[in-house]
Order: sequence, then structure tokens, then C-alpha cells
Amino acid sequence: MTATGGRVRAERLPTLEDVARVAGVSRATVSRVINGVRNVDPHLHEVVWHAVGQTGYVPNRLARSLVTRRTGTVALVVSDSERHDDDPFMGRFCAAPYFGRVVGGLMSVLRQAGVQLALQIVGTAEQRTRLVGDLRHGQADGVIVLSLPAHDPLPRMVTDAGVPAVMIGRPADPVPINYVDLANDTGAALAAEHLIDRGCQLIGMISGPVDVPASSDRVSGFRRSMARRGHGWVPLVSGNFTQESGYAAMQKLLGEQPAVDAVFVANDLMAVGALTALREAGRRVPDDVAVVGFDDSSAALAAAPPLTTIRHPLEDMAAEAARLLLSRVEDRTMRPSSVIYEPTLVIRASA
Amino acid sequence: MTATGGRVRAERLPTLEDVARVAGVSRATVSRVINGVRNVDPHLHEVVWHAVGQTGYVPNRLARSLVTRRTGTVALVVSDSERHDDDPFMGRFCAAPYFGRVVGGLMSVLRQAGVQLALQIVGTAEQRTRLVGDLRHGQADGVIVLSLPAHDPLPRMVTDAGVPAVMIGRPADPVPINYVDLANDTGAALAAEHLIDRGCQLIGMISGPVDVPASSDRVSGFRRSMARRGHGWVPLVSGNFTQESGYAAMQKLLGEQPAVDAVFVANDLMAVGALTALREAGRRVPDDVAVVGFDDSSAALAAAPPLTTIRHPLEDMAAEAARLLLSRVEDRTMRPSSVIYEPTLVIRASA
DNA sequence: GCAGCCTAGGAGAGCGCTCTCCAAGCTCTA
DNA sequence: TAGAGCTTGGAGAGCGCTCTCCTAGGCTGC
Repeated sequence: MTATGGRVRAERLPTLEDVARVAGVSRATVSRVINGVRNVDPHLHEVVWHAVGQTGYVPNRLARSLVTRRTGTVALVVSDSERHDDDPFMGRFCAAPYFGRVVGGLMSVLRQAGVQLALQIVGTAEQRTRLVGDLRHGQADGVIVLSLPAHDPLPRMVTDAGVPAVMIGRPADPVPINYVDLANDTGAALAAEHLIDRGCQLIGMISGPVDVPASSDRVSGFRRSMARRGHGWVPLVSGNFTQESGYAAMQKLLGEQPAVDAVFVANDLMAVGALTALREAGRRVPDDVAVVGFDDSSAALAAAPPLTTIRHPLEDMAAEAARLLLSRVEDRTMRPSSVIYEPTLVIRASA
Repeated sequence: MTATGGRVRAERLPTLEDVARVAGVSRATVSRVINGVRNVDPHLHEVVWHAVGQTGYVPNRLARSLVTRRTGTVALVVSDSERHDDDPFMGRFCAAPYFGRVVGGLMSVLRQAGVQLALQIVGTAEQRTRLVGDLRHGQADGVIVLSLPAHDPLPRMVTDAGVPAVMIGRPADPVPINYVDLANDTGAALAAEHLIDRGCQLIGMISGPVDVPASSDRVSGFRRSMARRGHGWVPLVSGNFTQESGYAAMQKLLGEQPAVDAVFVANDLMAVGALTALREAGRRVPDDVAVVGFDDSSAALAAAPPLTTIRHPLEDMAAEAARLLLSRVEDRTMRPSSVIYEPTLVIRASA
């Protein structure tokens, strides 16, 4: 009978058993040596390590995880609304600075802890359910949640499942979950103060989607601060955090309020779009119209003129989220906590 | 004796055994139903699914993987030179458009296949060895390699280990590995043609690090094309693909060749930096100095003026890499193959 | 010199699943 | 009606590891 089976059977890798045989000890002893647990006779210790080298043994993480219930993996879940799988939005989201900065910040901590990051995108309710099921089984030791939709059931599902979790950005609905967030309202207030101090008279705002917390906080913080300084009314146009939407929003704002001499834009990407619209409209920045962005992403520095913006220390926040998660994985009894970062104003040329 | 042990034992989740008991069948039958394998009596089929619902059973992927040797995970390995773990470079790399575009492209395919992406960064030789060991054990079904150093041992290690792998960008040394690459030389030639056709006289180039293939191909492609059109000598300054290095390189070029009236910059990020340097030097773009970038990343559109650039369809390439990998995972006997994408010229305002 | 204690190493039972046998029951033809 | 040939479900052996017993042996103390 010939082997007509499809998949090629990989050659058998050395197992604990093999090492034990070579070393002339039991499987348990090899395991103890490898994991450095309990006192093993120094001589045997050496014999075992020698056998490991001789056989080329590498522990099988899967098998180990099955029994220890620890995987050395943290999941980064990007939770999105009901979107089709072939929606190009996600590709753009990943390419946006936001995502990269978060990943970079997370990895800076996880890497040193020898933990890998498993990226997952969930859109449908079914995907969410399956994800939580997998998490309960310890597919990952913990999860970092990047929640995009305003009223996302995922944070609640994850906490109910008892899976260690940390959100980046606070949940829209009150959920007892760990999170790391930015004082978005304070940041917006900083922008308002700066523009008013600059002597701007008619100050508009371009906001993000109204239903996400980070976005609405920026609007309310801005409005409150403006009101306190005598600007009871703020012309507002909303975009969706993309460059194109910022371009369109600026055009609209210019159409509705031709006398506008300053604008606070809720993120740098939209601010870059706004800059383009202003240039096309023949307005000079900052002389005719002052522009303040938000995030201090790479786009701020690349823009012409470089953007005055609100610094959002996303890398630090993500790193903190990773540390928080790791501590929760270590001690599951810890109560949920949150860390709020304070934004700062970075003054460049645009305002 | 009280339970003083540290970790809280998670409550026991229902297993196949439990479902089998509830359904009154054997474990094997439940497994068959769940995996839709073979014909099972329609009545039993229903009974089993009912029991699954009743118990809230979710298969344990870890246990399944241990026996099937399939994990439903693909690793994205960013291989870097000997760098310290706390080197901030990686954070910046992740935040750069390149990384995000690759991840976005990969996910667009993997997501639909229900495969998750595990991100790993390896710097030291020891990390590389451990990674390959884990991969041999089937920690991931396959691996996408993003190789940064010029002479990286990883591609060879991975192929030697018999792990399905696809590189994005060809390896510097000849290794029988699957890869997806861009015809970088053709792209550079496109830039040269365009600048010459525009009537530019003294055309310089800002290159990336000399030892990475993508970078050296752009240099050689540019030089060759220039020579063919009578420009035997090209002033060249090299950077490292960051915005700041582009800024510095442009200043240097301007200092060495004040009469330069065009520059081809090996990526958009550096081109943005070059734009800043030109602005500060009082040169108008494109009137005084024409600038052509490379990549067509988001930075190209955000720049002022928007960059004329060479389109690098990174998302498509990453998606193709994912498809290629998935097919190699399915059929491990397939011979290594490569796909080369053709770049195109995108004309905007800078040249 | 022997009970009692401590320590090091082995045996073996799982972790939760898949998958190969194998037996039982069925249909169908000679 | 018996035998071949098929379908269907169960038993049980792993996958590679950890970890809890348990035993054997060396040590101390009276």
C-alpha cells in the first residue's frame, strides 16, 4: 500500500521522552530540569542538559499550554461593528498611525516579557462569541481590546467571561473593565485656550464620529472651555477621522462660516485634509486660519506647515495597557483599575 | 487545609466528554458531528447539537491543535538585527506606514480564512533559534517573514526547518523561499524617466540604507536608467527611510549640489523630510526642485505639495503573500515560487 | 540501632481532543 | 438464507507535556 495521503507527515521531533531515554532518567526529571523547578542533583542536571543538546529538543509550547493553561500570548482584538469581511475599512485602519502606534507600544512591553501578540479582528456577533469562547479556554492569557463601535458588547462579554482584559480608550457603557485612556476633554480645552489666547475670533471645530467616547469628549471639552471664555457657540462639522473627511469638513465649514479664523480638528489626519482644503481656498495657515490638530501622530510633523497639536501619548498608553494586563494575568483577583493620561499642547507652526 | 495557592483555578469548562454524556453518545460521535465528518445519523446529529447548546460547549483549540498539528495561526515575524530589546526603533517601525499596510493586507485575507496573525519580533540569535523551534512544533501553521537586516539568517533557518514561509521582499542571499516583491528597479527607472522627460538637468537621489535589497535595487535601477539617458553620474546621499534622515539628506545634497533641480527619494517618508528641507532653503517644489517619492503611502497624499511617487501596492502584495502562504500550508510539497509586482508612476504636484 | 524526617527521582494520571481500528447492524445479491 | 459489502457508532490509544503522589534512601536524634 502506497502512501497516497495528502499531507506530508512531518518527521517526528524529539520529545521529553526521547531526552529522558538518552539521559537515562524519567520524563519528570527532564521536565523539572527544563523548568528549573525543585532541586535536582547537579550531576543529573548536567546530564539532562547534555541530552537536550544531543537530541535537539525544543519544548512543545502547545502541549505545555494545554496543561499549564498559560500560552504566553496576548490577544489584540480590534472590535468593529457589523461590517463585511471584505470591507476595505480595516485595511485602512491598520495603515493609520493609530493602529501602528498601539502595536508598537504594546510590543515594547510584551517583547521583553517574551509574550507574543495575536491579532484578531471581530466584526460579527458570531465572531465575538467564538472569540470569547476561545479566550475562556485560555487561547490567550489576556486580551487588549481596541473597541471601535460606540456601544460594543465585547467589553462586557470579556469581563463576564472572566478573561483578564484591558481596554485602550474607555468603554462607552459603564463596564467594570481595566482601561487606559486619555483626558480627551482636557486636551480639547488646551486647544481652545491656545486659540483664544492667540486672539482668534471665530473658532470652529471639526469633530470625529459623534458616538465614540473619545470623539464626544473632545467636543464637549472644547465647547465647555470655549463657553467659559465667552464663546457660547462653536460652529461644528463632523468627519470620520480620515484625511478625506477632514478635507470635506473644512470645505463645508468654510462654506458655512467664511469668516472662520481658527479651527480645532479632532485628529491630525483630518487636520492634514483641512490644511489642503484651506490651501485650495487660498487661506494661509496660520495667518488667515489657525489650525490645531489632535494626536501628535507622524502626520503632524509631516504636514506643511507642521501642526500645532495635542499630544496623545499612545505608545506610552499602550505600553501601560500591556503592563496592566500582564499584572492582571499574574493575579486575577486584582480589582479593575484605570489610568488616565494627561495630554499636552505641542506648538508648531499651524497655530 | 485552606487553598492558599496563588492562581485562581478557573471553573471547569464543558468538554467533549460532558456533551457526550448529555447527548448519550460517545466522545467520538460528538467530535464527528462538530467537525462535520462522515455521515452521522440525522437524528443523533440533532441530539448532539442540542447537547452542545445545552452545555455551552466550545471546542478547546489548544487541545485540538495538539493532535491535528494545525493551529489556525500564521506568524508575522519581523526579523531585526542584533538590537537591544528596549531599542525604540521597533516602536517607530510599527508606527510607520509600511508595517500597517502589510498588516492590513495580510489581515484582509487571513480574516476571511479564519486565521489569526501572531506578531513576533526577533532580534537576537537566540530568539531566532527559539522561534524556529516553536515553528517546527507547529506553533503556527506558517510564517510571513519581514526581514530587515541585509544578511538575515532567518529565511534560511525557516526553510531548512521545513516551515511554510513567505517573505515580503526578496531575501538578500539566495534562499529557496517563497516571496512577494516589487520590481524596485523598474520603479526607480519610472522616476528617472519622468524627471528627465520633465526637462530636469541635475537630478540627485536620496537612497535608503545601502545594504537592503529593496534599497539597492532602487539605486541601481535609477542609475541604470539615468545612464541610458545620458546622465552618467548621479549625486547620491543616503538616509535610513525616516523623515528626519530625508530632511538631513536633502540639506546635504543641497550643500553639495546647489544647482540640483530634481531629486528622487527612495521612500515617501524621506521625501516629506526633503520637502521640509527644500522649503526651509527657499526652493519651490516643483518649480525649483522636482521631487519624486516612492511607495505612495499616506504620507504622499498628506504632503504639501502632494507627492508624485512610485506606487508600491503593499497591501495587495501582503494579501498575495497570505494567499501564497495558505496554499503552501495546504500543500507542503509545492515548490517555492515568487511573485513580482510592477510599480506604477503616480503623478501629483511635486514633479 | 532504630524511629522519624527530609529530599530526590519515578510512576502514572491526566489536560481535551482526534482518529484509527473494530464490531454491530443493515442492505443487497446469489 | 447466507455471505459480501457497506454504513454507523464505540472503544481506546495517543498528541507532548506537567504535576501530584509515592517510594527509596540518606540524615539526624535519642
